[in-house]
Amino acid sequence: MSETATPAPTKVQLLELLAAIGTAQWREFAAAAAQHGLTPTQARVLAQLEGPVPMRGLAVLLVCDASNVTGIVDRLEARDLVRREPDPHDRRVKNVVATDAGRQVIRRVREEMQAAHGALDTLDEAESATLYALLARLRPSMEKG
Amino acid sequence: MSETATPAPTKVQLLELLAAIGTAQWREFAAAAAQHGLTPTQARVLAQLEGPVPMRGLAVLLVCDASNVTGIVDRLEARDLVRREPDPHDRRVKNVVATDAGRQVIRRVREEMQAAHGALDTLDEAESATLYALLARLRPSMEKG
DNA sequence: CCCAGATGTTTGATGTCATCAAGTAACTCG
DNA sequence: CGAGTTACTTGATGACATCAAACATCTGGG
Repeated sequence: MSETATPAPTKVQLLELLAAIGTAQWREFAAAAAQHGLTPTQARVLAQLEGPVPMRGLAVLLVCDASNVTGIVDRLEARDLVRREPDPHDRRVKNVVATDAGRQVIRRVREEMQAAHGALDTLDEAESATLYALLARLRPSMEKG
Repeated sequence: MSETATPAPTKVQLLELLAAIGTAQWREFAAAAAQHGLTPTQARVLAQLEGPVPMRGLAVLLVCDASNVTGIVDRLEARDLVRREPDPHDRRVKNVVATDAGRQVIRRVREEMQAAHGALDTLDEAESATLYALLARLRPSMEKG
């Protein structure tokens, strides 16, 4: 098995490569968001809004304090990208819903992200499957121990 | 080739998996940094300081405005993790150098990062090499188009 | 039923990071 | 030498992030 062109990388090398790709991807995302006048955080919130999500739920998804979400949603709401609706079952909670404009904006951001990643097209089906399988094994362990 | 357990993933699935791993890794890094009273940005700066680096160089590495670096280094310097030294060849530039304390802190942060990634140990050498090779093909294309 | 405790949201104080515009000092080159 | 560039800092402003505290609402045991 040692006739492969690439020798076994060290753990550190793998981690650094993952980190490099991660930050590059994050910057792409930030740039795509910025083109539509969104901060990365705002774009992230919009991306979570398939359906109504309570403020508290957003805090969980973003892994941040609930009081933080108030301001983020305030700014999105001021631009009509998002709406706060009362929850029918619990008068304490306010559900955040993307407006049509909000859905449109986040759709464009996603498109630009994918367009920027032509590199993925250089992987054939087998390679994609292999990469996905290996990465999938890394994912769950990244959770809190 | 269809007898593999994992069917070929879509581009979007791959991107999302990469994003998930990326954010998880970032959170690990932030948590490790926080345990030593560092913000992620501060830890990132320390991690870059193998040798002396001019303020401007840090701005390039962090992909941010130079004026931003002033404050970040100020805070690190206030805690004696970093020192500003005059450059011998250009009196305009100030080189940032990690102090012993700074080197020690960032070393511990790195250790905690790796400790958290036992998942990588479940990959054998061939799998590591394959993963590394595939990821390496993704990296360069993530640059600015 | 009713009150004690838990939960959801907001406000206010504070700190870090990000930008831009402007200013000062020092280098470089014609 | 003088004009233009470069390195760093300062100041203004805005977005995130935390924590503490207030408030309304839900929930469960007595």
